[in-house]
Amino acid sequence: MVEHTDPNPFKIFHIGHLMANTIGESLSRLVEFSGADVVRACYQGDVGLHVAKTLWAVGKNPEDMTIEYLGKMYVLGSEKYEEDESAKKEIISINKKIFEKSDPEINTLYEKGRKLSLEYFDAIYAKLGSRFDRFFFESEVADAGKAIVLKFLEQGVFEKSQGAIIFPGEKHGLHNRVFINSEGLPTYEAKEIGLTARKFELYPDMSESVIVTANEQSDYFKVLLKTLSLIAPEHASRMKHIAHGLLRPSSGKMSSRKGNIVPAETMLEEIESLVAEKMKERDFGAEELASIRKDVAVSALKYSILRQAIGGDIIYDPEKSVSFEGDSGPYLQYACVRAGAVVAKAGVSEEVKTFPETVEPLEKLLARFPEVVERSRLEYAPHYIVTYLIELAGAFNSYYTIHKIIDEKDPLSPYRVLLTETFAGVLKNGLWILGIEVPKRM
RNA sequence: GCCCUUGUAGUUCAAUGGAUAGAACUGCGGACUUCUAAGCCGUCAAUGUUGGUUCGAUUCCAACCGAGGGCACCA
Repeated sequence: MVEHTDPNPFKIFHIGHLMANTIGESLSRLVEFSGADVVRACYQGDVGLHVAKTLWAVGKNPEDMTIEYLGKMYVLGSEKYEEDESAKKEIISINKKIFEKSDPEINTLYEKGRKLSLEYFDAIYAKLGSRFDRFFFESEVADAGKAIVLKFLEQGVFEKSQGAIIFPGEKHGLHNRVFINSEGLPTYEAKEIGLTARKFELYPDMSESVIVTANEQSDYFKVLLKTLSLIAPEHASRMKHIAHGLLRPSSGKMSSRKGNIVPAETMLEEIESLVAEKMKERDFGAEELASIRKDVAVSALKYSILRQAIGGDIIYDPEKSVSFEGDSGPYLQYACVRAGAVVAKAGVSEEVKTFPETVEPLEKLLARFPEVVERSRLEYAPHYIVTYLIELAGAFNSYYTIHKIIDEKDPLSPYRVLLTETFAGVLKNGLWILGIEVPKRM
């Protein structure tokens, strides 16, 4: 099971979420490709202080609810929470009411915003080609998490401190963490405990639970895993945390002090328009054009994320990612489309009777695909596949330039067509693992 | 202060302790009457510093310097 955490209803799906989603989807496909069962899970923060902040601001500035509006209200609520004591108190009170579902007016606002957010996420997932088998919500695991913490408080795993219930990480060389705050509400930590219990209850045979989050949570997960190793070692030993860095737009226009606040849609639209600019010479119908534009834009973005080892920040340059020159998603798509066009033109494949005497780099590389996938899977490192595919596509492009594939006078032609077909198939499989679609033409 | 991550061509990234450190962009130089040139070929250019382990270190260890993140009621 691979779980992408992060997306929070009531917040904009920003480029930080895009990271977790792209990486999580690729890891899922990697495992799936090798024949294992995968449950894609998405853990959404539908309760918690960020929701209270948003609803507080919504209450102060009532307006027709849209995603943009909710995003703005979240920012406003967060600011007021920091700088205005009375607002902070109100927000904390709203937070409690959301948990308890005790205020009908807040319940109505809450349900409306939650529905809107989830629909908005669905639309983005569809565009990105991600799907989920199971959604977990903080609201469904909070109570269970709190109960478990209270149970193990009695057994001495947790401690009371300054009105809160904490895990004394400092005793284990880590740092202390609050699991139940002084309001009696479970924090992210306790909810994660509840989530873990829920996951293994639903999928008891799960051999591994992989959690993808931003690396700012690395230490937090160390504490969490330590905690779990004390209260549920049989679960803790099957959990793996994978931390990614930030996606930082490098161009002036998209840069932002807090890089991860840029909405993913804004970024995708920007990339699509760059793609459109590149494609204005091409002659496609409006519908096909829109589809290609989307595939190429998503590919440019996903490639940029997956090309490097997971963990480090990604300096994202939209211009470069759609440059279509080497080391880009579109470069791979283009190679695949060209190979596909040649195979289509060749028509029904002829029996191969003549084989070349020398082995070309393209053939050697093709044979390595399974071992590259295997290594990627074992290390949860999609970038090995990216590196391999770039090399492979480069080898094909060279081959394509040197040899005429379809040539009735050449007895090697059937072999070359077959080789081209094999290449296109391998490349397409590799791109599938990365979550990149290949258009029919481009 | 403590902890974690990180430092490779001008730039953005690779490199399961092993052969000449591999790409791409940029620069410079080519080929093109041919299946999609969004392509191809050539070329310049790099392991932060100082030690250590090893037959052998970009990789492991230590220190230093630089960058990013975390360290109590956010997620």
